[in-house]
Amino acid sequence: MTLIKNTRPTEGELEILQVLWQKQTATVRDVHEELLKVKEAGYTTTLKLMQIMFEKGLVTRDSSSKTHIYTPAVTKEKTQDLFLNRMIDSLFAGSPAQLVMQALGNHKTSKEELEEIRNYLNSI
Amino acid sequence: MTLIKNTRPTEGELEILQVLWQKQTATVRDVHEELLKVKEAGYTTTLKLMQIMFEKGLVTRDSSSKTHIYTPAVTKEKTQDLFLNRMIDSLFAGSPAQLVMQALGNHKTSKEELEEIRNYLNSI
DNA sequence: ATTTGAATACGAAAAACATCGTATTATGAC
DNA sequence: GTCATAATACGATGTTTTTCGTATTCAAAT
Repeated sequence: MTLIKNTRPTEGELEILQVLWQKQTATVRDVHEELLKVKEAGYTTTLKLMQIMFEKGLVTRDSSSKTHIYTPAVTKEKTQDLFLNRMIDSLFAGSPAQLVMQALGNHKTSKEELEEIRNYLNSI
Repeated sequence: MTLIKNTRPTEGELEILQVLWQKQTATVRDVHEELLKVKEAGYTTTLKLMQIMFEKGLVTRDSSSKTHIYTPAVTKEKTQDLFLNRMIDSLFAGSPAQLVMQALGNHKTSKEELEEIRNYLNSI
């Protein structure tokens, strides 16, 4: 029986997850190349990080061929929730509504987006 | 001359800020006692953290008497924005609306709160 | 004035993360 | 088969954050 520590992805791990969520499937090199568009990093740094993520269960990999193929093992939605919950707890007195209003208030959101949210609200 | 790095409060610093935001003014002991309700911690740990926060400019303190009196130097709102922005960038493709909908979707929000948000939306 | 208790200052260890260099191994081209 | 290339494994180092022990200082009580 494996004990799954509910590990929060770190900063660096999140960056990698984003790439994986987008591509669904990728090699270390794929991910690394994507990261390079956004920041400096050595190849082995990315590799090491992905190995650690594998150990933590954040990704799975097919190692049947030399070049391993990685896929995310956590969904974007679950991860978003993880961080949202943490943030709501630690910064918004446990109230999602407060977070929502603060988010709407300070980031100029377009009319279209506001409309979208309104619709969404009505659908609940 | 002190260079002010725009330091994001760390996890531990956030916990302390929360207490300070609530109390507005507090000694290390006050904060520490509050923290104990929520987690284990040694007194000097809290002290050290608050000293570091002072150096970083996250809090100010009145050290005219032996027992220093601390106050937050960053507002809750600014800090919320800091984290919201970071999160929107790193997990919600830069779209506040996505964050909002995800937050509404997965945390059951009460009718009253939904109504409040609706009103807020209309006021924009 | 002395003692005692609580507060600060400071340094250093421990833990978590990030980064990278080097060694090894597999695979495809020749 | 040999060689060159690219991938993985692994260990070491550096940084940041957390934690705590110890020394020092101040002030109140006696």
